Amino acid sequence: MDKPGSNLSDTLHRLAHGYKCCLRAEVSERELGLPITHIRALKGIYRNPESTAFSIARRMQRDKAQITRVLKELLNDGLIEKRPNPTDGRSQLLFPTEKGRAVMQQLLAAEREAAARMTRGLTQKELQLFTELSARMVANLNADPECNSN
Amino acid sequence: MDKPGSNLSDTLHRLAHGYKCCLRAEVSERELGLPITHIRALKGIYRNPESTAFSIARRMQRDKAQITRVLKELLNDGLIEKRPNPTDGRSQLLFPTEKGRAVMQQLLAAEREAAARMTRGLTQKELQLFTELSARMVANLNADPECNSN
DNA sequence: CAAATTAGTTGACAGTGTCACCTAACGTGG
DNA sequence: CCACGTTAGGTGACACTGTCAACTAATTTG
Repeated sequence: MDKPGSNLSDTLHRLAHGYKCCLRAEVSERELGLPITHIRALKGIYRNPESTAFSIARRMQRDKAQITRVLKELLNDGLIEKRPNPTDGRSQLLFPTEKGRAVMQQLLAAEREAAARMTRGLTQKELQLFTELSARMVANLNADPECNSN
Repeated sequence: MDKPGSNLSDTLHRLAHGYKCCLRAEVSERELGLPITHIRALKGIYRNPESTAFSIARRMQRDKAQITRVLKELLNDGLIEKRPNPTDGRSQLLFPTEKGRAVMQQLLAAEREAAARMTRGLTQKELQLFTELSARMVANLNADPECNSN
């Protein structure tokens, strides 16, 4: 059936898809009902209070159109709030709400569980190596003008 | 700005997204105009002549509804053809056309280029290690009943 | 042989992502 | 100070990716 490791392209597609499905299952189990992009945006705000839409989009390497929509929904769900940016009238500073912080704790647990399932049997050293190699590749992609999506 | 390697979840999302964008750019540059899912399906048929829709869906770990649609478009584009399956009246055997094989060569070149951009500066050993670790994680995800999407 | 299962297909809809365009605020240079 | 260029946020439109449900016809099972 499968040929695991047959090449990098297939492997990456499978890994990403598999992880996303697993993460979604964990999120669903906790009845959190947030799509992945929402989770990532909320996490960015949680980790970086006073983010702006622009900074979130840049950090996530996503189009601002998409981010604007996601932020709107997080706002409507009461997970984040906006306050005027005193240094720039065009933008607003984003903060997690109490509710948002509580949800975030559960999302972090879901992420940990999904990662644990994915990495079962790997040593800490192997994991660190994988993460480091991944980061180098991400840096390559970010530095390459023809690949840079943003 | 970024915190590369801050955790596995973010890293994977970034890596997958970055690679996909890079691959799409390579495909676009060659004016092949095929979405990623179509590319993967065509490649599966190219590598495994006499595939059926079911076997493609299983190999790609995708829903048969999606595969049916993609196959239909590849058919319409003249990249694949269907022939009756002599051993099962419900299914058809899939083959690449001449055109499909020619396109596939260009797609393979695009994949190679994208992978080269992503892995610049990594040694062959590092690359092999990454692929091996990835495959082990894919196997974990596939084996886990709560993560298994198919 | 009837019932259960399976291969392929279609409908409906949600999530992800891109490009174009707009308004208002900010930054720059004369 | 002001005109002009740039930027932050937002919206429209549409393509791609993916899931679940339901259906028909063929195959398998007991």
